[in-house]
Amino acid sequence: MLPKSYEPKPIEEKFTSLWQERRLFISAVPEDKSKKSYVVVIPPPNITGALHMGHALNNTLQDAFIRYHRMTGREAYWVPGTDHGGIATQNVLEKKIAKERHIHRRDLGREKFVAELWAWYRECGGTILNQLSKLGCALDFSPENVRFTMDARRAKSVYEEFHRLWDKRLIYRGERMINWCVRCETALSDIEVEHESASSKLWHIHYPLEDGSQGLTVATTRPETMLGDTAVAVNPKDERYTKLVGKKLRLPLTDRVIPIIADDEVDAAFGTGAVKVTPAHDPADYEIGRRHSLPIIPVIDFHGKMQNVPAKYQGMDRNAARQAVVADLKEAGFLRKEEPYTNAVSTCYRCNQSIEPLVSEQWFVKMKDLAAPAINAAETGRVKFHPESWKKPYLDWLSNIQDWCISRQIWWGHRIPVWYCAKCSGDGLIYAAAKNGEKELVRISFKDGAKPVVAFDKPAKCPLCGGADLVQDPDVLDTWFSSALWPFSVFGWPEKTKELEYYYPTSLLVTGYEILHLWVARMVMMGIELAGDVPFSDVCINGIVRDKHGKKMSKSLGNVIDPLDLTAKYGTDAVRFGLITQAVPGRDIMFAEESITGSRNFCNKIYNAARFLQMNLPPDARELKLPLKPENLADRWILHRYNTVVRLARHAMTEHDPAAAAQALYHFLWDEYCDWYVELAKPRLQNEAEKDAALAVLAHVLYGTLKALHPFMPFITEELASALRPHTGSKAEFLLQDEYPQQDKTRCDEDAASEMEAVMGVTVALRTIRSQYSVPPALKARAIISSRNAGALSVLSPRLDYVRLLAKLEAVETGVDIPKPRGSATAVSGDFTLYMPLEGIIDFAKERVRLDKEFEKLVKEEVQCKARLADANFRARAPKEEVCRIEQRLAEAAAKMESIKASLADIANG
RNA sequence: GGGCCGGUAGCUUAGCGGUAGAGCGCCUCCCUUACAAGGAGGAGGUCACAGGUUCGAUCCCUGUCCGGCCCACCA
Repeated sequence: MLPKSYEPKPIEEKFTSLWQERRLFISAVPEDKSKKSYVVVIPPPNITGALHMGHALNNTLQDAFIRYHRMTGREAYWVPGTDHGGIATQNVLEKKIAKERHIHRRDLGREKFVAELWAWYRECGGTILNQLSKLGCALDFSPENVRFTMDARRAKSVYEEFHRLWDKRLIYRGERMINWCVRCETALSDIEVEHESASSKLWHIHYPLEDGSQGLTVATTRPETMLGDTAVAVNPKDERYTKLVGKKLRLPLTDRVIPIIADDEVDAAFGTGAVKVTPAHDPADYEIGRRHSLPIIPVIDFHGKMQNVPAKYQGMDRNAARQAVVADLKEAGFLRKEEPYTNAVSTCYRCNQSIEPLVSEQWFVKMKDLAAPAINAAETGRVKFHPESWKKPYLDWLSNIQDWCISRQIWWGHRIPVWYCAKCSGDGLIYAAAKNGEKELVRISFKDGAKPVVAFDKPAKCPLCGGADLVQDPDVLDTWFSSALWPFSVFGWPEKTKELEYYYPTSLLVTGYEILHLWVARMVMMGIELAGDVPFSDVCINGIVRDKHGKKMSKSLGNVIDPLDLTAKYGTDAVRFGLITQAVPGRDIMFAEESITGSRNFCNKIYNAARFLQMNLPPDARELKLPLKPENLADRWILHRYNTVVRLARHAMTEHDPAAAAQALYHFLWDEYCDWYVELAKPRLQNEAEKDAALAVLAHVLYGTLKALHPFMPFITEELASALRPHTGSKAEFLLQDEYPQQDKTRCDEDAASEMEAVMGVTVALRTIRSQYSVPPALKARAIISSRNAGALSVLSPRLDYVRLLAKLEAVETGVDIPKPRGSATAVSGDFTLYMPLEGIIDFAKERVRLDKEFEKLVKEEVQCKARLADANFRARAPKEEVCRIEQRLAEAAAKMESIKASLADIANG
């Protein structure tokens, strides 16, 4: 005997290993290319730690699509892999060694630190794959199939990417204003910077003229950068200052003299209308500086310390310098005003520390030419977004794209494949003393003569002088630079592999909107540029899993939920199903643990439906005599409903809406199959003559529903299907090898649907009476069904057994216009008036209230219908069917009112 | 400063042009031999607000108010 409730653990363990053992998820390039591929390349999780709820959602969705398309006969391939994660991962190890060993990465030196990162990768990468496997992901985890963005194969792809873009002059080295994270000690691209509003102050500082007279006042949020000011700018149309333009100011706290210039970008209405210009530390000022050929004086260095400033401030942290500068200005009488102000603070997306805009020489990708075809791809629908509303943010960003800073001054990542000859590059190679005493190449300056040689391996000799002393660029590439090729580097690009040819472009990308620009847009650009086609035809954007209050889950808030804790508690299928049903395309999920209990209960419901069936199936696994022979209305009805919902599920999946598919199947299985069909089948199972026919339908529909649910809840469906399979004629060993159910139009039967509707309506009405008068099932009640519609009665009459069974009645009679029996309760449903004799139980006062209430509703209905029908405009302009429908509603309401009135009169007469 | 997405029952939400659906919670009854993680029934909603289009609007359009997010060099 099976246990009464579903026990997920052993079943999940059984199948996770069995599926891998039997290599169920392996995908191969078929000989016969007419079989269409369906490929999803995993957004490779960063090897920064354990997977979170967002991963659980994202991967469950991908798994659902993959399993679904396998079952529809496609060569479905889900490509697994992990991402080295660049700065994020380096930071994790930095924190780890700081905490455990109180050391900094520089104490270890580059080589050892990177070696530790590789060890970390082996550990963490393995954990992630294990977690994906536990989630039931249909991924082939054999080592040769699992990719890593930094493995040898991908390193070649990344080199090729750099090399080709360099040859096309799409990669260049330049000195520009970049975003510098002082904590991570690296440059970042513009989209790796987050903007938070913070309450700060606006300081008004007076700058006197050169001769000490008058001058003007500037307003700034960054007083410490005044030490690097090289001008003050005003709007040329600003009459307050026209006379001053061209004059010189004495910069307080320094001995420098700076000009007053006019620039259109200055907003006369803001602050004092005069802007201090610090070309070295503000992007806008940098542009003004370029326009006016102003000198650039960097006063903040790469560590956030003051430099090139009066001795007093030299070496001070920039934040301390702010305090000092403000205090000194105040003391010297230059501080005119200090007002509260809310401004945007830029922070690093990886460490949250504030970032400094600095001028620095870096590697860039020229983006305009790459963006154009990617814009076109979305506009022409070669790449489609689901939901479509994400197309606009994608296009907006690409249309205003800036060049992409791809060099990072960190140690973990693809080393920039550029080499320099020590002799030819001379002062362009900048060294520093490393902790271990050796000198370390830290920076490259093209300005000072560095001569690049692009190569994957160290060139044997310098192409210019033949010298053998070549050193590699110390920087690594932005992690997103390698991610951008992921959809084709996974197939071995640039090699023309069989996989690349067959599987590229891929079918679908499932990802979150937070990396729409960082990743999605860049993949499209690189796909078109390098692989010759868009990387995927559809992009499914899933939402963020937030906590139940709508807050983002984060370690600092302490509201993170570990998906594996949940799966251990409720079962993996319950977690998956709960996430999927809530994953309305593009919407965030307010995740509450209670929502998983509903799915857990559903698992139990499925389990018990199968358990019931197993109890009734013959113990020997002989095949039932299929094909189906639907013998009665219930059979016809459930097959009709099954074939309807299956079509709906398929449609929802093609529309990239697994939530709709899952919800429809949930309601079908629970509300129709279990609540009605199983109940109707019970007596037939006691009857040898009818048993097999009923079992055939029960098994067929349940097995089909398990197949339909398999993409969402792989474990329980696999387990239950294996017990049912011998009775279904399926030759598959696993559901993944079976066919996703398809609508069989010959089983659709609208007549059966409407007949069952009548049965259900009458049943519910009678159950309501029972419930109202608390008539227990033990009390065998009778019902009389009356109607003036003889046709309707003749349709219902053969189904009285159903009504008797479902409403738990002793007897049911029908007749045309039967008068209300004495002491009976009344209900109306469709064309029928129902009486239940309840002599001694019935409370006439209560009955009157009940019927009055029902009558009220009908009056409202009648008024509404009459009003609409009386409206000439409605009759003239609404479609005929609509008018007809309202007329029918009115007629039905009127008939019901009449019988209720009769019952009320009967009660009044005692 | 632009833009996007929401505001539907106590909570979380589906629907998106023809009588408002679900899950959880709540109330009543029932341990009926698949399931109490269950069954039956019930209460609970002027679908944010104001206009407009339409025979008809929760659904389409416009505006307003509230959330949330993204983008942007106003110091």
